[in-house]
Amino acid sequence: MQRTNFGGMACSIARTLDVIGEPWSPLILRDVWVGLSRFEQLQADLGISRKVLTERLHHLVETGVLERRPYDNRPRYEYVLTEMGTELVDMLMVMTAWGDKWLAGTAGPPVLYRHHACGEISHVELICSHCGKPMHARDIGPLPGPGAAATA
Amino acid sequence: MQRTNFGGMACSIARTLDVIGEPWSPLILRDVWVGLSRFEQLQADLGISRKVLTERLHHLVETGVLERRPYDNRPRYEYVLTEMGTELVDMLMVMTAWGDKWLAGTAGPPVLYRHHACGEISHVELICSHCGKPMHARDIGPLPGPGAAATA
DNA sequence: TCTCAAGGTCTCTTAAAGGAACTTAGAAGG
DNA sequence: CCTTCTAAGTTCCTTTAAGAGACCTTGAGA
Repeated sequence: MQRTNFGGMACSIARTLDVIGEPWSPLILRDVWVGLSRFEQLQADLGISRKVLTERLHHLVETGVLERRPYDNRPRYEYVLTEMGTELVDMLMVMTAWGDKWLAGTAGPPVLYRHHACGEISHVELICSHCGKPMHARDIGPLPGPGAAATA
Repeated sequence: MQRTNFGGMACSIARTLDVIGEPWSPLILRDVWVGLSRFEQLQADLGISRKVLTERLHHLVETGVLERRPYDNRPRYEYVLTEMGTELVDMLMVMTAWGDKWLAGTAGPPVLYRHHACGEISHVELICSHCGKPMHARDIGPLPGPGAAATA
């Protein structure tokens, strides 16, 4: 399987996919987010091939989503979210909300989230950064931006 | 390449990936969202293999994200977003905001979005559905939900 | 009847994922 | 000082999905 590289496209969605679009990457991000930070933990939790896990972790470190750091005098490392990676979790939260709504069935969501600020179980909503009103697919229109011609 | 199926995991992120996690699927969703709705248009715009495009469109129709409908007496079809698919665009909006912030470089974002409600160019922000305050990775904690044991 | 175009299908090649065995570095025990 | 143990990979082989491009099918219109 050859796979087309999305990173060169003049599209932030394609570029983001170039970072976390590969199979397993979002689930690795999720695991690191909830506190599974070591190779063996990730491998055991996900059931992912060790080879692929190695490749994904390298890629996520290279792109700046994760940081690899030693936690012992022995050659032992753990992976932690960078600021860039922490903000990428926003995407996971939206995926969670969508999956909870459309794919959970009668059993209901497998995981709930409590918002520390209000103490309630809730989910994420999208608003406009400018006016604060809801912002969804039908509420916006695209127009060319400054980086429109970029190809690298 | 065998690929592990994520749909059976008790995780809404994994289940969502089962729907749009395959390579190209988010870009197909983006194109349909911005008005490219026909097979030839999608193929030409993305440069995707016709075989893979066929597979992805079938999968997106089967899972309920897209609807395939005739637009002519001849055997011609277009793909349109269902309500489920329209809500999935929320994920693309977050990916766009993240890519604009972290990957656009000095050239700036390739595409800007105007919010119809306020007329301003803006991006999406995440808030709590309950209290309306910002909600991000560090602001929430997971706990088991009703569907926690589901395996199908 | 011939041509044209949309929307696919078919076939072949290449490369990525799965799986499992093997390697390496350092600490700790005997 | 030699062996054992464990985390963190690496290597090798098989299977299967993506890429590329040729080919096919249906109905409309000249």
